[in-house]
Amino acid sequence: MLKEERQQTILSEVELHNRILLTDIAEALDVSIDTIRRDVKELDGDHKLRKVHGGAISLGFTTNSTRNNNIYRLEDKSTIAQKALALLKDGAVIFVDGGTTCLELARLLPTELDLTCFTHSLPVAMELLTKPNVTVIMVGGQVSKESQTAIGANAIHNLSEIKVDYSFIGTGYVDSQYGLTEFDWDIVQVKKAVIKCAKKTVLLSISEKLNSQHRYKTCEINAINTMITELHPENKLLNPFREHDIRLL
Amino acid sequence: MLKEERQQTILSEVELHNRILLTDIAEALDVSIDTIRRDVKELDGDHKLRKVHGGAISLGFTTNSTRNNNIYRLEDKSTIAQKALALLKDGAVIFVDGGTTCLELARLLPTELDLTCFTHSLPVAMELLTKPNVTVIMVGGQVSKESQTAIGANAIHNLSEIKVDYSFIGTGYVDSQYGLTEFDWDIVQVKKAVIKCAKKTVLLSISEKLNSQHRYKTCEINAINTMITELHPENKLLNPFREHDIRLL
DNA sequence: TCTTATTTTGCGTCTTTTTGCTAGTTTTTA
DNA sequence: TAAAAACTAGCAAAAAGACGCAAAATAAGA
Repeated sequence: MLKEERQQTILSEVELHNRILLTDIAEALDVSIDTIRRDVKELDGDHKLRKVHGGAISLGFTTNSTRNNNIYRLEDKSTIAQKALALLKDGAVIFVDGGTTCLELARLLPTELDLTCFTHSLPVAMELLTKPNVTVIMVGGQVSKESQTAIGANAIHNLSEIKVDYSFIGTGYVDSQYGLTEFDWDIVQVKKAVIKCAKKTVLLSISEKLNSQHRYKTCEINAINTMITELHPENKLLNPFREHDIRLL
Repeated sequence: MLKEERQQTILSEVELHNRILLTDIAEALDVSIDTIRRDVKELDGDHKLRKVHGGAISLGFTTNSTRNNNIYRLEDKSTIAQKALALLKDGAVIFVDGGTTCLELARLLPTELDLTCFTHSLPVAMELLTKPNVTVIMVGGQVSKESQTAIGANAIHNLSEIKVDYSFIGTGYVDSQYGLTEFDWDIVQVKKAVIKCAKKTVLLSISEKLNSQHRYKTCEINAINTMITELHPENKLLNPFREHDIRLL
C-alpha cells in the first residue's frame, strides 16, 4: 500500500468519525503502529488533522476563530484585559462575563495558565476552548440574541449553584454614586447572580463609561472589589471611586 | 510497444484504480521499472496524475481530499439537513445535537420558522442565534474541547429536566445490528440523555457511517424513530435497517 | 538500403525514503 | 502510586529513486 493512499484513508476516517485511535487504524490497514504514528505526525504538520495522545482528531471542530476585528476601543479593552491577567494564578476558578472586554480577557489568557472558567457567553466559551489548560464550563439557559449570553431564570439558577474565586464582569454603565446600571432588566438579573456567586468581583470597564447611568441597577459600587480601566490607577478621573473600598488597577 | 501507448495504459490504470504501483505496471507491461518511472515522471509533469513514492495516484483521488471547505462531505450533509427540515413545523420544540451535520441543519433553518431549540453545542447555538424566530436555549455543563459541546454530569442533569418533540442527533458510528456507537464514553452518556428527553429521535448520518461500529454504545437502532441519510429511502444500502421499526428519509 | 543523428531503454552504482524494531521515557489509567 | 499504554529516538534492512552511460530502437536523409 502506498504511503499517500494510507494517509488519505487516515484522513477520511478522521473526517468521518471526528476522531480515531492509532491502534485501530494500524490494525485496519495492517501496518505497524509506528508507521501510522509517522503518518499522523506528518498530516498534523500539514494541518490536515490534529494529533493527540493515542489518536487524532478532525480539525473541523477545533479550528474556528471567530475573529471580529471590529471592536470599539479594542486597544483600551486590550489594556484592561492585560491588567486583569495579573490577578490570575494557576488553579484559580473564575467566571467570565460576556461583552467585548471580557472576550478580550479570554483571548489574552496565556496558553500555559491553568484555570477553571465559568461563563454564560457563547463567544467567550468558544475563545476559552482554544486554551489547552483551561477547563471551560458553560452556564446554560435561554440565550439572548443580542448579547449572545445565557440569561433568564435557568441561567440564574445555575449560577446559584457555583462559587468562584473571581468574577470578571463588564457593565453597561458605571457611576461612583449610582453603582453599576444596565439598559436591560434581564441582564441585570444575571449580573446580580454572577456577583453573588463570586468571592471577589472584578469590574472591567473602559473609562468612557465612567459617570454614566441607566434604568436598572445591578449593584452598588462597593459590591465591586476591583475596578480595572485603561487609565493609570492614579488618574484623576478615578478620584470619585477612591471614596469607596475599591481597588483600582 | 510504443511509449505513447504505454503511457495511455498507465493513465487508464490510474484512472481505474485510483492508484498504481510502479512495480506492478512494469511487470504487467514487461518493461524495466526505470522506463515506467520515467513515464510516470513525465505524466506528472503534464499534470495527468500525481507521482508518489512507489507509485502514482489519480488527480481525482487527491483533489477529492483537498477539502476547499473544511467540512467533510458537506454536500451530503446539506442534503440530509434539507430532508430534516420537512419534519419541522412552527411552534415545535426541538433539540439539536453537535457535529457538522446538525450544524448544517441549524444553518439551513428558514428564517421564518418559529421554533424553540435546545442545544449543547456552542457552534450550533451561535448559528441558531442568527434565526430571528428561534428561541435558543443552551444546555450548560463542562465544554469538551474537541466537540465544542457541553458534556458531563451537569449537562446530563440539565437534559433530564427538559422534554422536546424532536431530537436531531448525529453519531460516530451506526450499524443495523449494533445500533449507535461512539468513540468517547462521555459523549455516549450525553447522547443517552438527549434521546431520553425527546418524544422522537431523528438520526442524521451520512451513508459512509452505515455498518460501522465502535467501543461504546449509545442505544439500540430501534431507539431511533427516523433515520435520514443522503441516500434515497429506497436505496438497497438501507435494507438492513428496514427490519427495524425505523422511518427512513 | 545504408548511414547518421536522435530518442528510448536497461543496467550499475549510489543516495534517499520508508518501515519495523528495540530501548528508554513520558503519559495515562486504574 | 504502580501498571499499562503511548511516545520518542535511533538503527538497520528493504524498497524506491537519481543519475550517468552505453546499447538498442527509431527516424531521417542520401
